[in-house]
Amino acid sequence: MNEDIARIFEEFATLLELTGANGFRVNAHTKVARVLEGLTVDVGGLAQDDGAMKALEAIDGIGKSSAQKIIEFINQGEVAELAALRASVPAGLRDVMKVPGLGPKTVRRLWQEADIESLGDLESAIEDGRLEALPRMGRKTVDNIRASIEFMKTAGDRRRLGTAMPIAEGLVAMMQTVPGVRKVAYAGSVRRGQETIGDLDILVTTDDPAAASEAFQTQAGVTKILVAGDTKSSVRLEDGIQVDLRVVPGEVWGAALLYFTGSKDHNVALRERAIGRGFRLNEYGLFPDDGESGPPQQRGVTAIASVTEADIYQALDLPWIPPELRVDRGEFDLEVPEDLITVEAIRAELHSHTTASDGRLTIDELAVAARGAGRTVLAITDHSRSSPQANGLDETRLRDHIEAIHEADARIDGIRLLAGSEVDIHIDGSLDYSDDVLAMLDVVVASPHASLRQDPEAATARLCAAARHPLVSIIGHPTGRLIGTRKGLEPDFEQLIAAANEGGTALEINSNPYRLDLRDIHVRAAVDAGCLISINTDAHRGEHLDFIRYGVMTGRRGRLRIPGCINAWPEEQLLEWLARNR
DNA sequence: CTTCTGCAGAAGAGCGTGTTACGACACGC
Repeated sequence: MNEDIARIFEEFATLLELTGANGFRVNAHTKVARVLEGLTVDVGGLAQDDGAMKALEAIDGIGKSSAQKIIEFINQGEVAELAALRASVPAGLRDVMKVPGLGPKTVRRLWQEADIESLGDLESAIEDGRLEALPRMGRKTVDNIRASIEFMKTAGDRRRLGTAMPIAEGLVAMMQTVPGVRKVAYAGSVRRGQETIGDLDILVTTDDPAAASEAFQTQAGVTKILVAGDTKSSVRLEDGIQVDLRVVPGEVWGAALLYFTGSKDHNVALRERAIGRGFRLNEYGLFPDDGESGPPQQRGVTAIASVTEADIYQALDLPWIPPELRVDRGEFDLEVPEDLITVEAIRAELHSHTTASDGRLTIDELAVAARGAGRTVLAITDHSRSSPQANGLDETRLRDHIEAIHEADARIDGIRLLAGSEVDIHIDGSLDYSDDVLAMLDVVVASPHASLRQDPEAATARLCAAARHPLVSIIGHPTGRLIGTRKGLEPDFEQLIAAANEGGTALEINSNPYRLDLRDIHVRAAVDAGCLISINTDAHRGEHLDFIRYGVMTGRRGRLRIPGCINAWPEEQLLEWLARNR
């Protein structure tokens, strides 16, 4: 429900932009959309109460007008004002807005002055020269628009973290080889560990800015140079991803890294905080506010802090905030946990597959791979019988498999092997093996695989039943979503978390970059409620073990601390916990 | 549109780049 309403507010914002509404009004709608996305309670539930208006208005960013719209949507299934806006703006303009380089002002002008109401209209206006005839529309602008439309048709939208991160690392490694370059880092949403990435930001300090820009623009894989300035270059790579390079002076490294890491909301909040303390913050540093206008660094004003991120945070009376926490969800008011989860802290992998079901490696091969990846405990959890597409094990095969795992455990040194199963949670919440069989296992990961379009109430009941089951250790990929392709279950997380706490069950962060399930905001809700979390890779191949970093970043975004993550526990503690109801 | 200060009205982040017209504006981060 929250996501649906968030979409409504995003649409509001777009349409308002196109009708030339006040920019702050537009922003306010966008903000409501973001706030709703970050909420763990379902506003559909809130709006049932008598105090619905109050409850909604109590949420930061939601005022009277937005609260009314939300309630109207929940009760009527639509918002009258939105319907009116839709009617007044041609639907096709929303596609035109998506063309890179075309913003609300231009699109509105195209619409009003050249009757362009769709992408098709725009293309024909380009063809017959009508576009170029407009004021402030030169040949270059028209060429750029044509190219952007072409690009839109071929390139996808956002990339998964697991795609973007290796590209970012490759770019950093490449830039490090350029003569004169001193420091290189990726910033932006990759550094924050966001589940999808729009484009990449690379920062360098160098003795030879020209060489850095040149190397960046001419590197292998560049299909188009979008911007070529002294301090900023922007290119498109083969797969369509856009990469920005910023060349910054070494003495402002921290300010630049802070700025380009974002999030945008975090930056805005930081700048507001700076203003409140008589400073001005920009990507060149934190400056005293001298009351003059114009960039302070250009007027010879000396920065109070700029060299490191920590310096700037400190001058604003804040601890250094890890990038994953820079989401403008109260991070200024919360202590930064010193024991936030890290990849190094992860000792156990508790969800993995072998050739017994749909994995690529044998028990021995996987054990060696996990040991090589630094794990000291490995639970082998092949699929249960209801997943025939994944070659799920029936009870007979499972018994043999358990024996094989225990036998391998006795034989292989340096890693403890546990016999487990990834048991299907049936549509009604029952499990795919009988309790007798489950009791034979060291670890039970219970996961939903089928019927992932269940209505939320049924999904909640289904997952809660599994979470309360005394023999279930972990709920695996709780929603079953696939980023960008499958929405998955939408349970009431408050109830699910409560059920997990009741059953002493951990909720999984599945580290596979297609899943990242639980997602960050739900991890945050679980952590806040004291629920245990398990970060696993769901490895089907050896290299999948490296996915752990994406799960860890998701955990950090949810403020997960080491003691709350069972994979980070000492072996004794983990084994005792796993065996507690057996 | 929302929040904040003070209850009605103001403020809301700040910059580089590109285009088009040679200062101004739009865009995107």
